Amino acid sequence: MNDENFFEKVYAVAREIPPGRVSTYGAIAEALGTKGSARMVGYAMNGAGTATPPVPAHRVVNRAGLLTGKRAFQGESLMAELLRSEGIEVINDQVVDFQHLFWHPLK
DNA sequence: TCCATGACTTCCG
DNA sequence: ACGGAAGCCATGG
Repeated sequence: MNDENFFEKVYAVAREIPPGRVSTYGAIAEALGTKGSARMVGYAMNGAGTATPPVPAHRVVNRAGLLTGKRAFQGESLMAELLRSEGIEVINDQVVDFQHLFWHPLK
């Protein structure tokens, strides 16, 4: 059930992301040792809402800082609202100063 | 076992 | 600079 190495790894790293910070799929995938499986990171995030404890998937964005997974949330701008609630400015589904707020799991 | 899908990333035109 | 296509790995049918 919750012993899926890949999914669990993704969830573990995602929960390591500090508030007010954001990470990327590629960075997480690289932290897992599967740099080429950036798509799998997002795929695993698909169950983040049903995973326990819940994973702050809203802190995970693509390499461009774009909220590509916002559609996986219930609200249309829920993901942006969550990020904004943490002090992250989001405009047009894009994280402002993303590069500055970027957090690396291995770093 | 093979084919199809996907919250990505990179390259080519 | 912009848009489209291919490559990548893991999961499900």
